[in-house]
Amino acid sequence: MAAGINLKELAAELKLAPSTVSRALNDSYEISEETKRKVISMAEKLNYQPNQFARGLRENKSKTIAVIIPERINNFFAQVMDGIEEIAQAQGYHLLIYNTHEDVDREKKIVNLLLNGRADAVVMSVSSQTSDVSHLEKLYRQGLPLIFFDRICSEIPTTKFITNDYQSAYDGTKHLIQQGCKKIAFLMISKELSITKERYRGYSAAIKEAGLEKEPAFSLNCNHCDEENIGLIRDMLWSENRPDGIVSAVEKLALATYHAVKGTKIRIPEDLKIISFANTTMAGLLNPSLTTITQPAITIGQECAKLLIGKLTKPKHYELIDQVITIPSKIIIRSSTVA
Amino acid sequence: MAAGINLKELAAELKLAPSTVSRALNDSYEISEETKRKVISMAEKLNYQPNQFARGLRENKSKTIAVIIPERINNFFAQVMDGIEEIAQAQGYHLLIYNTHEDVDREKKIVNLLLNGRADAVVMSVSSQTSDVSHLEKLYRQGLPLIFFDRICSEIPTTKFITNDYQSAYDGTKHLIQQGCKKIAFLMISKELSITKERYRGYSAAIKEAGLEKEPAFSLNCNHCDEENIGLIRDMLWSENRPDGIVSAVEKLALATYHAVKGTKIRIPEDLKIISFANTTMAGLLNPSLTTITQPAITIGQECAKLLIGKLTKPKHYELIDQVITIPSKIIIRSSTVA
DNA sequence: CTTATTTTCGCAAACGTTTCCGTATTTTAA
DNA sequence: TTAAAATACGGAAACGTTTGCGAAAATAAG
Repeated sequence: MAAGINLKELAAELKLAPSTVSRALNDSYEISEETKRKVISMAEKLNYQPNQFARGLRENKSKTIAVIIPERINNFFAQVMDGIEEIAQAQGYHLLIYNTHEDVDREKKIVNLLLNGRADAVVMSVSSQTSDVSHLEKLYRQGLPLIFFDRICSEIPTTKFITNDYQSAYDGTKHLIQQGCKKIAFLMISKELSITKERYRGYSAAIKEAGLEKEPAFSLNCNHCDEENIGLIRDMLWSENRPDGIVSAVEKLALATYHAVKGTKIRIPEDLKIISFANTTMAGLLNPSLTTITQPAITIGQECAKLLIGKLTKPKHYELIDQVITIPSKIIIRSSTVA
Repeated sequence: MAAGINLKELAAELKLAPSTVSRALNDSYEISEETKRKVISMAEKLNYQPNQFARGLRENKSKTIAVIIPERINNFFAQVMDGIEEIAQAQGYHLLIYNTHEDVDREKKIVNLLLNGRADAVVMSVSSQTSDVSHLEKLYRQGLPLIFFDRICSEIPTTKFITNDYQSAYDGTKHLIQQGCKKIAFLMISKELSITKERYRGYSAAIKEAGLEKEPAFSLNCNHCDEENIGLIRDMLWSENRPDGIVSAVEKLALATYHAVKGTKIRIPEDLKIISFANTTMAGLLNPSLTTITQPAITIGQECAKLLIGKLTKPKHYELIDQVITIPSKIIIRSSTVA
């Protein structure tokens, strides 16, 4: 362990007191310019790196933000993380990242781990299983700045960032209707999720406005096993009264649909049109290319980080008030919805 | 700040000394079972969370592993991280994750940030720009356990995990040859990368063995701008002497190829067969489905974490010796290579 | 019953910073 | 010329934990 030099040793080398060296390095006004120069150059020469534990213990700050996501193999969340990291890195913050794998028990454990000062703030998107939010309330009550994005938790009075789920789903559904769809199904994971509810509302509104029937079997609640989902979708597509359009609330269900129709006589878009919330760059390369509702993932991440770091560094100027900030998605029309 | 209770307060509540409480919580043999029970139940009741700064300062351990990757929007790296996290979480380790965005300057800054004890170990895949490795040597000399995966740095005498790049590229190229390809191109990012070199060696060996010509223009060195890459590939495909097969060293270049041929009269696989190193789950849904060399990403991540945590917890039993451990890839043949 | 041993616990130091406070020196003001 | 103020630095405490050492109480041995 070639452990680096510490402040005391550095001070001894300079024949100065540790307090003086500390102040010099922190650019205190009570240290002369000359001394500062000497200290800084010696620190560089000896490659002095301040111990973050000691500093953290003293200051009670970790310069670290925890990010909790339900899934990593997912372009949306990956882009959000890139957005967060961009801002965080520029401000000298580090990122602890946790994947709950859509498992609320894991989510609880992770949240508990964050109660000891390891992170200065938390930004998260809840798992699809999360209905009891007591662990999140505990985190909030601890006083840790906490914000949600995408899959938000309305019970916690803090700032949340989402996209215009209702409007996008409404517009997307309307697009299918304009393309001639009469029987439109809605694919979702967990009904409990905020995004599911909002997107379903948008879908329902468009259906109702067009005077179309709303078949109960067309609201398909899927899970997290791809194989099962493909089976569920296949069952629906082979039923007596099969849909001619699909609005998918998440990317993976659109892909499951592609798998489901593969090798069958059902053709997209002729027999079945499909639009999906999705952030994959491969949408244009699918067969046929997939019409998507693309979320502003990077922007969401950036905004989360800006607000959080603002709150951490200038608590007077930033407040995590109980509000939902909406950043609109873009609908990109491709071949899966136009014949 | 409803900061939690600390050890001293907990001890006062129990009318015990802090040292006793500490030992009780750490299951020391010198504390009676009865006292341990009391302490533990009171700690739970008051939701005591040990301060990690104090502990880290005392023990000089952070229980944190830093992961440095060159790209986040990439299924391979996402899967590796999932693998690392699975093992790490089970052992109580946290993950600091950094994305270099293929930028060696960013890589250097990040590596420098890790010199102060923020992480107990580092696992990384170098950026495609990394040729000067002095920053990595400094990290290594600090005594921080360091291992590489996929894009390794051979200059550092530590353990590295890779897939069988040479053999997979050889087999993949041979597969194209068996399918009748005579003029096979190789698509790569940065020539400096370990994986590029190995995969190119495998490709070359197969070409040579089959007695095929090795056109210089068929070794296409791309960069990180998708648009440019599509242009480069398009130029190659429209040239006089165009290839009838492509081996792509990375997923993104295979996708760029799909984009390049889109809307042209070149058909895959009739006019052009393509195989690529790739870990996307969408390979089967592309048009046509893409033959892939799929890397054991999750396993690689798990093995990295197992070794690293082993080294951290039982230094006597684990050694980070200078070796390269190879975990084989799987070739999955799909429509892009069979007519 | 005395002595030796074990069990159980408390005291205090240490980890490396930052910062409150005090002090010696220099500069400014009267 | 003297008092006041500004400047530049040192000493020491504090952050919350773990652990070496010592000591009291309980038990075992003689």
